[in-house]
Amino acid sequence: MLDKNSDTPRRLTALDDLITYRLARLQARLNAHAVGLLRQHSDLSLTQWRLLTSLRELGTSNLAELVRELQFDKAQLSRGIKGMSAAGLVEQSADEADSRKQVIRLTPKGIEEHERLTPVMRGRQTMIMAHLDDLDRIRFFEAIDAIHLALDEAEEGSSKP
Amino acid sequence: MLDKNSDTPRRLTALDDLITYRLARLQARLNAHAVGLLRQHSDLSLTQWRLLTSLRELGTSNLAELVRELQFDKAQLSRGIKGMSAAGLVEQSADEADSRKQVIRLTPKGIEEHERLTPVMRGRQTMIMAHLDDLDRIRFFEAIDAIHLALDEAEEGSSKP
DNA sequence: ACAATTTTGTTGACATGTCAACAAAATCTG
DNA sequence: CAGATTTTGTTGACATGTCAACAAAATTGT
Repeated sequence: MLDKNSDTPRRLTALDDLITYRLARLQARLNAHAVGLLRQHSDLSLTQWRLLTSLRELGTSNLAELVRELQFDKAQLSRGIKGMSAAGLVEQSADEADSRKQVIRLTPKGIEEHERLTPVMRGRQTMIMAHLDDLDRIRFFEAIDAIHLALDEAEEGSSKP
Repeated sequence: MLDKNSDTPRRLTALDDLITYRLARLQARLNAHAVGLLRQHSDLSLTQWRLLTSLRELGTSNLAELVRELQFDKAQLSRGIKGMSAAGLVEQSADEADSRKQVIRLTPKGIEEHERLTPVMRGRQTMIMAHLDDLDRIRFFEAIDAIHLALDEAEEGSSKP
């Protein structure tokens, strides 16, 4: 989303949209950084990396559960899994009990891939977070939660009275 | 990017990608909220709203300057301006001194649009930020800056040694 | 038991974000 | 001043995110 160079971001005083704007820029950079790392070490998209991680934790899952878990769009996850399936990282099989569902699980190759990438991604996370001390980190996440709350209220106010 | 419903986001313990992931979710919601508000009150995209705001501040500008100002992709801004031009919100004219440049300025209609939307958008911003007290807010922005710094260092480390 | 509703997953369409190629003009450099 | 480089802006291609329609299966309510 953003342009890398630029010595001076300059003013931007009246952006009546500041948090969203600031977060958009930060998020775009974090994203680009993660995607770059992933591309450098694998063929996974960021979404696929997250699916890999979630599947590693869950052991076995299905799309709907992954949607709930990651809170991503189901179309996006469906396509993400499709790609991983084609790459042999996951296998999809029918659920005996409920034939709408599919059982998704990592293949050994998928597990290996996850183990290979984990140190890289964890290192990145650590590197970034090292710039905040423990208290800052906690407060940062609290602030994120607070903004989520604000949005919850805003949506409640407009949609369901 | 995300799905609205969902009572329980649940675990997500091992996401070796936590900040990026958390910010992605927050950002998607903030974005959707802003876009919704804008759609409800105008025909502007979020990018166009930001262009409108920047142009209001700058008075007169050109694409390259807007790119520097907002740090957005120039393709995106080029298309954003094109749309606003078609809608009669800005006018583009040739720069006398440098004929690569174009002079971009708001039309009276553009100014009016900005004034009409400002209270709405500012209200939204205020509403969200009301959930953080002054100190939290300051620390939140500081944390954002700190993470930007971390990324600066990371990029420096990899690209230009 | 069966009609209405909900859940699951796929798909197509479209909006947005990103990257690279490009043309035209300006600027830099020997 | 001529050739190389940089700046400005547009465009096409492609990745990603979002929304809505849909079919098939399960669940609910009477």
